[in-house]
Amino acid sequence: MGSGARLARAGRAGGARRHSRRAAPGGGRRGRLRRRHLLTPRKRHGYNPSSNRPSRGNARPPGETAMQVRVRYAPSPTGLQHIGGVRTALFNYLFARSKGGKFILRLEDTDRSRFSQDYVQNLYDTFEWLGVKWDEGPDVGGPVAPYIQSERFDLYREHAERLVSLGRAYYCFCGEERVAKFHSDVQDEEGGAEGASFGYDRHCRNIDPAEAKVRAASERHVIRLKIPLGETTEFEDELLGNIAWKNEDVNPDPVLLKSDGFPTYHLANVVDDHLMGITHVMRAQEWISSTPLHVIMYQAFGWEPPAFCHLPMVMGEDGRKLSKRHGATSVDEFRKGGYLPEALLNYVGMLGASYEDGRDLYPLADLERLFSVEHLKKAPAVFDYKRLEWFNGQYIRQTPDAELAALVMPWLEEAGIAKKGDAAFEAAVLAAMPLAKERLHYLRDAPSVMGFLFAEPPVPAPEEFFPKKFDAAMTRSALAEARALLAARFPASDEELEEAYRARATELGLKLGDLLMPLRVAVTGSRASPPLFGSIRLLGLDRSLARIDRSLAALGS
RNA sequence: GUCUCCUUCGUCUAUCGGUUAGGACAUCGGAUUUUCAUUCCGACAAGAGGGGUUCGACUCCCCUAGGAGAUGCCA
Repeated sequence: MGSGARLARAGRAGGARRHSRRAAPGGGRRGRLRRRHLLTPRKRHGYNPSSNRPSRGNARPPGETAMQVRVRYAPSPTGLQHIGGVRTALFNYLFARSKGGKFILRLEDTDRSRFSQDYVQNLYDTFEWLGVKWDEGPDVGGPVAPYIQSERFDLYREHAERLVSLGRAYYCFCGEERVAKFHSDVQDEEGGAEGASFGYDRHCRNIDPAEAKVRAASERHVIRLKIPLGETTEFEDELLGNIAWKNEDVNPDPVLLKSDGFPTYHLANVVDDHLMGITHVMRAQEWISSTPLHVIMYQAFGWEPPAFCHLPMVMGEDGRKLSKRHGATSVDEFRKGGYLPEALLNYVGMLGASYEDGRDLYPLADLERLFSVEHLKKAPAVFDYKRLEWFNGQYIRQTPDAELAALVMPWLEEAGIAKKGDAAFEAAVLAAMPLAKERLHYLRDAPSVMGFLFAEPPVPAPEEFFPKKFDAAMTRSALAEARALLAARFPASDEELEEAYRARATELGLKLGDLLMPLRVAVTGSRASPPLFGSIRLLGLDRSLARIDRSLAALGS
């Protein structure tokens, strides 16, 4: 198969190693060494892809090398983009970038009952926000367009029929009601599933093909894949090694073409991956059990399957597949929660993967360079919100003040603090950035951290002003002292002011904090605030004094 | 139930048969400090269990246990 050095192997480290390719089964997390052996060519079916590739689906635009990696993210617009999807997309993207290949977006909108255009929009918005771009896709086009499955409708029936005429698939006339009863037992997990049957019973498999064809012309039907019985299907997973399934254990004769004429994921996925010249299929491990089924389809079509790489899943804290009940999982929620896309990308990029020992912060560009299947883990990873929060803080602190000020503006506007397009206000926010920056864990913290600089905070309850062991009267006189000192010394440096207060405190037999806490609460409206003198400087002496007087009054006489 | 995959600190991870098993987050303690935060320092904390192979096993093999996923005319 000389020319069989094909797409699927593109970007691998070459065929230099040709010893045992077989991954050792079972245990050991030391997959690295083993995986190296996977770089050897795999068994092929002596099939030359280019001869079989339809003209519309030539994945190799002229001028590009035959070995180019082509991977895709193929979401179904039936929900908001979530962490799991982003992870899959990101890893595909990184793989493509690291190999100088193409990253493709394909919309798998074959589930008409759950489809919504809003979700398509959400998909675009999400990845635009994240800054992850595809080389080919519905919006940017490409050599194997269209990239929306509903626009490739005819292709799927064509291919399903082809499988029928090949004797590898068949018409099925069983109603959904009949089939449903085979699944009912799966629901009661624990219970008496003794001898329960699962999946379809292959009822229509042996209808005479000629008769079936006639019936199909008038009767509502689906097309099912005829799983060859008595065989074993195996494939080499780039990450997991050799995986073998007895055909009896694969989903019995799954539906390929639904009764509404749309393909199921299985059909559309295989047909499009082939036609679009996809070389590597990287997807979450939840897909692994349908991979043998896909391999059987490739074989039935006489096509060379792509390389498969099943990524470790992302779990919630309870160790189960990440879902809504674990908290925020849609990217929208993270966006609205004040996360930076860079932080999310960095964090998600490290779930189930590692790059350089001892490093945590990786800008996207570095990930693009460093990504490698060899550094992927096999075990699932738990999504840790606390760790993400840390990443977010890191990226916030790395963001230049001007940029951060702009990012924070929508939150200030929403809190009613900022007026849109007010240049003076924007300048003030920028000026406050050095003080606020290291106090922001999320962008949404901006109003609570710096709001007092712009809007008059309510006067706190008297106790809020009290230094330790102080009562109202003591606090009031301390605040009066602080006010007098401020009025007298104000346009001084922070150091000078602090020295002045320290000296005065000593004179009064107080601690520095006893003088400054009431002042802080009066000026900022809170016991926790950015540095006091800096805040006063931003606020201006007059406004500060006014707040102090207000507080003095509230503390009584 | 069946099949498949997985198994290092609470969490994310490093370890390519020989290490005091390293780092990060979290937690706790300390330092800096006008509060909070940041930052810095320190502490706590791991090879699921049992058998092999080997001079030597977290690393290789087997078994057990545990976890997860799949078992749809959803993807």
